[in-house]
Amino acid sequence: MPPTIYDIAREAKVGIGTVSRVLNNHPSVSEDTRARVLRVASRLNYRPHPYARGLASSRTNAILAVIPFFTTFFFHEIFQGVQARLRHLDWDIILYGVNHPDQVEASLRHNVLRNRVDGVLFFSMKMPERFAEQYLDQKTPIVLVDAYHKNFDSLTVDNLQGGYAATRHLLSLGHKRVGMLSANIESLPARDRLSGFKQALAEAGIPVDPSLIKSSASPKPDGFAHESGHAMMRQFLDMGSRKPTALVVSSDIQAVGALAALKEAGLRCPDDIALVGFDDIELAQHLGLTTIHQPMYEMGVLAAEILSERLHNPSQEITHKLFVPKLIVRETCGSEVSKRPATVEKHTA
Amino acid sequence: MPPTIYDIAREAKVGIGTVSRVLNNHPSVSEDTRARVLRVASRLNYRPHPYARGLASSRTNAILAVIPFFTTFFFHEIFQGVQARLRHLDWDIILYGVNHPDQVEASLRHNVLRNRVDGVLFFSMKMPERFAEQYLDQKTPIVLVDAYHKNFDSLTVDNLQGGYAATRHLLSLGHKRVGMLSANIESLPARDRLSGFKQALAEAGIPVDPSLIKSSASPKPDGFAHESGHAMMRQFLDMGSRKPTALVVSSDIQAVGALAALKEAGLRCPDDIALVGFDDIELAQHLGLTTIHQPMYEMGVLAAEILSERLHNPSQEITHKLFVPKLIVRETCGSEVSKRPATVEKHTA
DNA sequence: ATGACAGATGGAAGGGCTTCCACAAATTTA
DNA sequence: TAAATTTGTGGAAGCCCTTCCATCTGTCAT
Repeated sequence: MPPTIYDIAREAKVGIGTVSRVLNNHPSVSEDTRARVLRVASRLNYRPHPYARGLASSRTNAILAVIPFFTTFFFHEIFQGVQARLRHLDWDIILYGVNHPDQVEASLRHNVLRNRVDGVLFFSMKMPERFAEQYLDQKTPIVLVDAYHKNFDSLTVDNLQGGYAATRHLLSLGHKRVGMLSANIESLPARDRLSGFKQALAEAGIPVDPSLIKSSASPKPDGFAHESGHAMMRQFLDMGSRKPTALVVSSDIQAVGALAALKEAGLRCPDDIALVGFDDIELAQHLGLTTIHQPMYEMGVLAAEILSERLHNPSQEITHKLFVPKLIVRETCGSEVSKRPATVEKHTA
Repeated sequence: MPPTIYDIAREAKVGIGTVSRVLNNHPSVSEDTRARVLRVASRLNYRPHPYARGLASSRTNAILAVIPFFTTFFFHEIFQGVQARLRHLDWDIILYGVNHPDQVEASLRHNVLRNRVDGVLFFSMKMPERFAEQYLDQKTPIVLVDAYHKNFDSLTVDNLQGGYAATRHLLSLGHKRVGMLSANIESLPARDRLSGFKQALAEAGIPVDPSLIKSSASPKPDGFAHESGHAMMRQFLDMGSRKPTALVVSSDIQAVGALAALKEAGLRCPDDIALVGFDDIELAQHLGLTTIHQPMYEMGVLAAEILSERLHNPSQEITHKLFVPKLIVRETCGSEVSKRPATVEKHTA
């Protein structure tokens, strides 16, 4: 049997209350006693029993991470950030992978309402409105990462800025017929990225050509998929000479599909059609994909921090943190095209 | 306050013992009582408190998953399998990501010895020998996935078979100068894959040409990295006309690096050098990489099953399950080369 | 009718901790 | 010196369950 505080109390010749106080760094313990208790605890190789602790204190030292399993890529890096920050707080992370949006609500109810966890990190999915409403009288903090709801702390990326930056980049390289290959515009990120695209065009005085904007109708992961990129690129290619010379793609994974379609058609990427992706998944680097980087690791770290703060101070005001994504220039836009018009721009500027 | 069994007992006019028995499907409760209790429980929206349960029964309903974070790709699928199997058992998965092998032992001690979890799934890392020894008197079951130790249940892939199959494939396509781009041979999987390679050559009566075998010296993820593939492919290319016409690569991620190196050198993949990868990570599909598929999802499911069985029957004999990996033919080996020799083989057969 | 036994049930004990109240001892204040 | 604090300390109570033992009721064999 593992040692309990009773064992320690006996050996150290103190009461269990004192042992508990020592272990919890309660101030009103004399230095002598504290040292003695710690020595015994260490000698006995004592570990507090987390469940007993949780039961007595109604703190669990665990958080729940609800993540979508259907969009694989996003999460690794964020999660590393989360854990890096959480580890030394000695918190456990209970992972709940969701395969289908319908499972989201069940998972929240199941875990939050059972008081199994002190807090929740909720990733990249739509917070079910019904839950959000009923949740108001709950006290378990929930932090949304890559998701937004007015009632909860959230960390999001400025998708509009991202779409804008991607488009600006293509324009600055001299492209005139810039199109957008978008995910399902039911999805808010997809909509925002598209808005950024349009805004950049507007600023450049280029009218929006609807034939150069295609968006997926797929509901599954809202069109953020390899296949959707492939299919839509095919459509663009079918436009023949009226096809765009450059495309903003609403996610890297779609860009991968688009690249495959290009290759199949015997076309080359920077030369025939230039591409900018979105996300900067690890794969993007391997493929030399120019893209919009989301600071995932940092988001993970900050998410953990915000959750931790709210745990200590539940009444603080709700914060919504917006990250600005960054353009990463690689090969899929080339630079030859850029040379001429870029200097032109400089002249005109 | 959430309702407790006392609330249910009061409302259903039974004792708490009876409530507990109903909730745990204990047989000796009359149908009437059972129904009444369940009705009240459902009306009060009762959820058992997992920590109280854990404390009283010394079962935790949670398992620990120790996974390496430094090799990103492998897990998603395995993990989905694990969760698919575990979810309906109402088990929680506590995730512990390890960034450096040194953390492995700490994580095990921390969690296993605290009785925080009922069992452990341990992925893709070397079980620290010191822990394995000391562990013998422990009762928390540990199942190794993609890892091996004689004292623990394990699920592994037959890497030798995989290397063999990959090599056979290239040979059957008519390649004579087949090389191997290997990860660090400190790593057991890397060694086994290389053995399979050699065995296939031997069977085909082709002497092993040491200049056609290169292995990474990198210790980090044992050379299973993009960069290592790139660097070693450069070395192969520097061999000029003495370079291999086909390569078995010890992981897909290295193959990606190798492909990049080829592209940079202005060479084309199936034509100049054919490649077979290993792992069949999602990316492989996108890139059309011929590779050796490891049945990850199935391994996850089975891992969960084995762990569950051992939980119910701790004394059963240790099992070591070996999965046979499968060749997935895509584009990186071409098929033109194959046509001729394949028929030749048929003639001779 | 009696005893033996199975089927239901109630609830005390106990799991390992935190927290609070009571109290003793040491220290300060008047 | 007495009174009032302050500082440490012990341990009961309680967190919410499971489990076990005791009890009670009915059945069945005798």
